[in-house]
Amino acid sequence: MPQQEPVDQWIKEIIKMSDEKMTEKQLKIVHAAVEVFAEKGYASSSTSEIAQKAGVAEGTIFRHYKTKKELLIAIVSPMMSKLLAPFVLNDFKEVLETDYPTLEDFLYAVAVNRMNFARKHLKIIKILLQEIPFQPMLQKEFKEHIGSRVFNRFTEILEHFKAKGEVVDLPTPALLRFSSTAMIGLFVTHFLVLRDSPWDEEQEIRHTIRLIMNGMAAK
Amino acid sequence: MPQQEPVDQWIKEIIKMSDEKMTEKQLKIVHAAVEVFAEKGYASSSTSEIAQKAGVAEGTIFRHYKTKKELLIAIVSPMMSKLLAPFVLNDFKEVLETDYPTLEDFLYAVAVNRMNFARKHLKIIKILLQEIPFQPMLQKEFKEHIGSRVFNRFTEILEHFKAKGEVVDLPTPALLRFSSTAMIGLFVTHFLVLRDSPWDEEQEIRHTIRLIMNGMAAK
Amino acid sequence: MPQQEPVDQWIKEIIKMSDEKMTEKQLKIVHAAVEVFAEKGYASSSTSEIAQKAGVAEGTIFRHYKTKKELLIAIVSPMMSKLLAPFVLNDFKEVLETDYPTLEDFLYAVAVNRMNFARKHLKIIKILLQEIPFQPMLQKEFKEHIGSRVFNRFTEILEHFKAKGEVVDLPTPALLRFSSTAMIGLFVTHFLVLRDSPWDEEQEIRHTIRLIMNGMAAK
Amino acid sequence: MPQQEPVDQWIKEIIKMSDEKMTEKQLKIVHAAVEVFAEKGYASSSTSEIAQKAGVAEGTIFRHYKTKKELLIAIVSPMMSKLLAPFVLNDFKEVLETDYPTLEDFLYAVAVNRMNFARKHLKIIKILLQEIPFQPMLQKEFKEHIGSRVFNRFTEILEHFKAKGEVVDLPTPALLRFSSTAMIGLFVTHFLVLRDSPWDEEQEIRHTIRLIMNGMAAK
DNA sequence: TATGAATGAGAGTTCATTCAT
DNA sequence: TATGAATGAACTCTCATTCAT
Repeated sequence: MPQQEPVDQWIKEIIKMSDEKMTEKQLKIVHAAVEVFAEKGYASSSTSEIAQKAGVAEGTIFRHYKTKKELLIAIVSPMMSKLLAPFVLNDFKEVLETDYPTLEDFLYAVAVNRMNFARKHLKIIKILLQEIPFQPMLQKEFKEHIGSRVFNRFTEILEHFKAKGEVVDLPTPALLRFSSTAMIGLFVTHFLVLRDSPWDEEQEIRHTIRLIMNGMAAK
Repeated sequence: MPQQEPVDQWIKEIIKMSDEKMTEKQLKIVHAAVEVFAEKGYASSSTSEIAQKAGVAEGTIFRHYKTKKELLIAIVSPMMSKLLAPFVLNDFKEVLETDYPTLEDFLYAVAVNRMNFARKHLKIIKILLQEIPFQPMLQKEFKEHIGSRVFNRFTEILEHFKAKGEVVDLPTPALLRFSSTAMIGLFVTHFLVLRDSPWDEEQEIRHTIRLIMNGMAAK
Repeated sequence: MPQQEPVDQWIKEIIKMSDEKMTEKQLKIVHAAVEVFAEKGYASSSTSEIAQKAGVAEGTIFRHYKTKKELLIAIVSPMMSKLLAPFVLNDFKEVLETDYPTLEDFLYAVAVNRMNFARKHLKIIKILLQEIPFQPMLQKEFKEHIGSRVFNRFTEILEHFKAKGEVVDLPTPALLRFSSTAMIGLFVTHFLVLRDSPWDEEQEIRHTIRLIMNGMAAK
Repeated sequence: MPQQEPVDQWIKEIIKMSDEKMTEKQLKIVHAAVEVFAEKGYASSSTSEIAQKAGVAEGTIFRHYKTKKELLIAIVSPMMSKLLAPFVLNDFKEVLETDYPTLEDFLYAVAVNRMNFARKHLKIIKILLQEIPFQPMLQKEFKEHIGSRVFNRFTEILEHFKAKGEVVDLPTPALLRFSSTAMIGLFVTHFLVLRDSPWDEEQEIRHTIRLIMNGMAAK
């Protein structure tokens, strides 16, 4: 049985939900906006529908967010860092080495943790994915703040295992893309494509990780 | 050296571009619409901008397409079948067996072929991916006409190799998802995420296929 | 039994249908236009719907009628004179005196004749009534060519009977309005309001005429 | 001299103008719409012209009325009930018996009252008449709510007088149509056809009522 | 003569945003 | 702080009319 707790722990320490300081109305606005954005897409959502769903006057939205786009960014931008936060943590590698007997166990713990996180924030993540191509601000944020750090972190780890002779000698970027897209593919197919199909989450994660590990194993 | 020709052949035989019977202006409209939809997203594109870019009166758009949505569907819906057409062909398996010495060669041929296709129709595919979540008609088309047939075809093939003992004994859906998302991940990262990075396509495809094959290989 | 023939006769002599010289397509256009105008009203009808219903290209309509309004006028304007033609005839009074034993018989003959005419051209008459308030050209035509002559003719007749002591001594315009609106009211209620109710036309006309005659009878 | 007051009284008690709760701009919109609809007809009126005439942004119209048609209905639908309200009142017959020495006096009082009402709301009534043929909702309202009740009320009264031997023994529907169309004819010719002619209203009403009474009198 | 693709002005309607209350 | 009436620019779409074929 893999130990889930350590992973959860260091994540919770870092991620502050920052939902504090919001008035009750503001919270209602954000909730309504998430609902509507996720259903219709940002561009096809109207502030009036959001206001109505939030039980708030149209003007109230603009007291809190100068523009509709600012509302979108306020919702979606924190999600990016939260989603990738654990991979950026300084003690990521340390946790890996001290708390988990095998790499597979560690990956399983991380996967379960992120899966639960994604489940909780599914709608916001969907909005995020939808809007990244059209919101330069989000792209910039990803590139500058998060993307590269995650990339570096993973590269580091992969090279560590390559050095140890546990991972096949292919170019690290190829390995990285292979492993991450196979993992992300699992998330996407489950949460976005096959939303209603029943599944045994533990099994599916295990299988995917095994296939990835197998694929990358030094022969 | 893999043989590309046979794959290309049966695809071209099947896919008819059906761009016939279009007036010159209609063609301009479609081209302009693809451009604008891809850049701004369907909902944020205005018919007036499309008309302007096409060098056509706005009314002309609506002579040919009753609504803006109909224009979208007309552009995007044929792409779905064209994109997945080869996987649906009846002689898919036959080609695999007769024309390629190894499975890897076959996969490489298919991958190159689809990659070239995707490169040519990148913008439309991007629009398609963006709009599937919001266009029930596209979802229905995918589910009813194409998705399930592709799924069955792949399942068939994977089980064939499983029976031969060449593929690890994990549940077929897991294998299917793993292999296809790893492959699609290659496409997506190259075409949509890392658009401008230089790369050695042949190499990348080879690596990805090797990692997939390795992952699924019976131990 | 009232004699219908003489009334019919002098009317037919006068009214020329002028549907000659129309090409087949033109006839189809007119028929379709009548249908559409009557159903949706002139302003809400589109030339494209008319063209479609007529099985004709849109441009063809404008070969025959310079504008949509010209089409309307071409349909509706002749109807006005045809509808009121008998009352304008020079030998109207003569027919009355020579061919009918009583005034009531004469009125009955005219009423039946006009009722049959109205039944045949119901839709055009409906269009005419609808458009008179908005088409100055129709108003002008009515005032200048037809209305006043009908008015004079009826005034003449009523004063003739007043002089003979058969009609009550009230102002002729009041008598005229009373008798004509009671008669027109019969038409309108039957054809426009109670379109589908069954009725005994002969009876209804007889009753109405009796009530009018009774109302105007010298005491 | 006929007593006008009682008739006026029970009507005013019933009809509530319900123009309350309207913002100043909304009132301006309604006024402008009545003006434009009456002049050009509903279908030929543009919301932009209405907005301009009302001194209001075009969008403001659609804040208050979701569609142009809703604006029409809001204007025209209450008029129908108000116009026919007195004839539907429960104490209609009572007033007739207690407050007026003769039937003629009563009819005169009602006629004057409705004439004044019509004069005040002439334009709306014109719009109502124009649009009934094209607005199923108005037709339905008329049939279900008002028309049949007025019809029954009048039938009742006419049969009452027939039983008393004061009215000729013809079918009640014929009597009803005769009397009402003669009366309505007076209104229509005065207000809609001969708009600008001078007239002695009291006289004209008296004559018309006398002719109707005369026509229906038992011999 | 007949066609129908093309037009462009203008239609009804939406909507993010402002502002007096 | 919260409201919601008001805005006006921009939207999708319609339509009478033109004109090359």
